[in-house]
Amino acid sequence: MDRYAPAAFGGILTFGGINLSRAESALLARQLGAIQTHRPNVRLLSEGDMLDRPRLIRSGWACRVRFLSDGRRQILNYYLPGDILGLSLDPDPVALAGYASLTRLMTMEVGTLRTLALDRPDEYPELAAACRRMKVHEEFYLLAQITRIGRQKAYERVAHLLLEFYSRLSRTGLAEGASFQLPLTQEALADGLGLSAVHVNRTFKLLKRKNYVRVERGTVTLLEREALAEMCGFREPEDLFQVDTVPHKTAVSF
Amino acid sequence: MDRYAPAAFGGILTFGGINLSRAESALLARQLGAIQTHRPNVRLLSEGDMLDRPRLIRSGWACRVRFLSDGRRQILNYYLPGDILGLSLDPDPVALAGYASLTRLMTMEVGTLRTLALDRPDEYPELAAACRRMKVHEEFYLLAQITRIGRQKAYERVAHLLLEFYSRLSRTGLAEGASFQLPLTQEALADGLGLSAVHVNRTFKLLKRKNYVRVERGTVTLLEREALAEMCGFREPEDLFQVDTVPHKTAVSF
DNA sequence: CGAAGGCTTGATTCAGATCAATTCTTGTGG
DNA sequence: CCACAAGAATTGATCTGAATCAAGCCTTCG
Repeated sequence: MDRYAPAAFGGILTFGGINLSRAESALLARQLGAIQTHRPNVRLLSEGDMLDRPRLIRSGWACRVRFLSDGRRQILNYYLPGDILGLSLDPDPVALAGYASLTRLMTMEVGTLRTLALDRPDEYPELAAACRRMKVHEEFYLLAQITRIGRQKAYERVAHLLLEFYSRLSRTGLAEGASFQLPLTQEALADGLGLSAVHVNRTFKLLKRKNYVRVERGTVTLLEREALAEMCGFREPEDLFQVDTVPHKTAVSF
Repeated sequence: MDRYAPAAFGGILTFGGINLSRAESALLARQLGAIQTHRPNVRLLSEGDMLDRPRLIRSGWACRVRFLSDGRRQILNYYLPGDILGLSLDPDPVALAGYASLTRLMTMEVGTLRTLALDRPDEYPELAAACRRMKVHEEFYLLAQITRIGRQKAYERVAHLLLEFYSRLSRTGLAEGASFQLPLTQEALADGLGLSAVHVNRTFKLLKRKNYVRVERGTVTLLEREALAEMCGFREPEDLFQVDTVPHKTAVSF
């Protein structure tokens, strides 16, 4: 059941929610690699591995993760359908953390695309730009992750992460209205949020009671998206690139 | 009093602890830009700003930071002497968070170096490699930051961050034996560690009592570096690149 | 149908936050 | 060189958000 979108719509290639033109998609279509499936909760790459074979996620969710010696687990970031596992524009790239599947996963090898983006960016400008943009987004989400777990309350963290998921899935066409499929266990959320699974559960209960969200069978509905975003200070990465329209948000003191 | 090292030793350029050859340093030496000083706790760049003018830190410490609407502050990463503020290899780079000084700061404009690294990497291979390496280190430290604040105890967090500072300063020649100058307030540490300033203070007291560290006048001495690293799971980024020597550390379960 | 994994809930504990003084430093101006 | 003011560091007392422990209850799915 690959309910989570294909990353190519009618011949248009999409990476991390960024569409290539039909023309460039056509050029690249025959460069796509083999498809693999992976079961949930398996290690895909280990710290220190070479990242020369990035894989595009066609369905399912994955993450980067680090373990402490006593078994504590920290999820560093999540990868959703359309994201690329192990994308690096470095000529000699190394995994800075482990990569693991969180659900059943279907991936496609895109090592060739990586090579093209690196060696002939001029021939594939959109591909190269999409790769760079994906890296920027990845860093943006890392920074969001730090702010969430460093300075936000449990209910803010959960709200913020749900908004991030919604935003990212929307870009890939995987949200329906205000709803999306969330295939993660509460434990997988907890390990990303720096909380215990029990407390994630209670926090969901709180958000439901306050009518911020509805959750039924793995489907999350954000009922008050504006209010939710306001409450937890959520911002889209796109906001950063439209500096001309919005006047500069004069930030808090010093 | 710029007690914190110059980033150039006898004509050798050093970026983030990575030395260029004498030859390439000589080629680049005349491309260095103007020097500026900045007072402590001022905003250097805001979210969304163009990053076309990176600045090398010659002395002092800085950080990237994000504020919540009620004034809570999260420090995302720290920049030490020899680091570059706003380094990006993207053609059209944007600040993903604010940049601020934490101490008095002396910086040097290195926009020209950025341009050379981008446009003529073949002529300046070491410069280009150093820039890439710095970006990798930066991401490595972001991941460490996430693990610290997401899943470690206060005393582990503090120990881990001190080890990181020691490691980074050592590479630039700014550590003396087991000691280094730590010019940050406990509040600046707290905002990076996701703790309150009071608790940082108490945690220092604990680490002192256990004879892990000594602190006097802004000088930190790591008394039991091995034990400390073991206790908090600290690892050097270099470990990742020497996969051949060390057999693969089979990590915790799945 | 049964087993296993995930979810939910209650009871209890605890790490770290918050509040409130007091000292200690450090930089400044006279 | 000294006095002081402002900012840091330190300490105590108290509170609280989230962890932990421990059942029970749902869903899946073979």
